[in-house]
Amino acid sequence: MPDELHTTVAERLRGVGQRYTSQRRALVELLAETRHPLSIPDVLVLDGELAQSSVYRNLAVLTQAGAVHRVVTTDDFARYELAEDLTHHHHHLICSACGGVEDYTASPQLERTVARAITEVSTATGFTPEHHRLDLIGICAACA
Amino acid sequence: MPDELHTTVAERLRGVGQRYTSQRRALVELLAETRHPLSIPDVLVLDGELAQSSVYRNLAVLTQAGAVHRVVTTDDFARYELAEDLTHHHHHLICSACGGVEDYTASPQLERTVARAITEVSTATGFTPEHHRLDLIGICAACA
DNA sequence: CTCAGTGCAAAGGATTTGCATGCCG
DNA sequence: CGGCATGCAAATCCTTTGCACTGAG
Repeated sequence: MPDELHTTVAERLRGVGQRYTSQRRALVELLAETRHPLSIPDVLVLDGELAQSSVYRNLAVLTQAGAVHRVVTTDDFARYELAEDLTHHHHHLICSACGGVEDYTASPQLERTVARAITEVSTATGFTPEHHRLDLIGICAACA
Repeated sequence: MPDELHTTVAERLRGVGQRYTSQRRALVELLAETRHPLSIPDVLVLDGELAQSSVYRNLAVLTQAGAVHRVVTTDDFARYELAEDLTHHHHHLICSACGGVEDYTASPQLERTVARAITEVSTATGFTPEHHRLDLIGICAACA
């Protein structure tokens, strides 16, 4: 599975004229190992070898290539996770106290209902949906 | 209705030891008149009398008092709207091209399903939900 | 050799804060 | 009168960028 992941990421990078360097590979592996989006400080702590500016730059490149997704929460740091089609469709539990993010998967029924609602809104407003986010904001177990 | 709005906001401000000044009233009226969240630049354009730092400060105060809600999108600007219990429960259409935000209201069925799902997640994970956001990210009619 | 990738340090830009002044209570 | 609110300007802090260096092809 990891092999396939790297192959796919490499393809997408090539698609935007970029190489799959060892640092980019390290970032992808870091994101694949964690089950929640990472901020740049998180990344720098987890891998002390990386230069901050390169992490910013490489995550931007990976985002542009469609391999990584940027998640905006409520605190000051942006977070990054692998693109959904490289992992699986999921949503976020965002802690309003610490800014941390955990993943969760919604029930198929909920997703079906959401999908139907999206179609309705789209036809009613002329808005073209690309994707949706169904996040819960609250207090995580650790902060409670 | 506007009267009641101001009364409620005044109460909440008092609740956190703050006054309902004319500038804060102006901000609330601005937010009440618009049907989508406003960024600080938006506010400064709409009311040229206001000082930037005061707008930041007063929106922070109003947020703390629970009268205003801060909306994070994908662009660089935070946006602000009246708290949901002062208006009505709704969700957002976020344009990934221009960063603009429009409101929309979900069907009661969708909200019911979401509410059920939230209860499930809550009991399963120990996460205490305060509220949820069901946003659609895509291209708005103007940018299409 | 060439050119993209990397690291360091400096620059950008939204947001916050210090301080002096004005005003409400 | 006392203390919060305001405005201006300076400071913060995440993020981006300039530039020289390194490394893969």
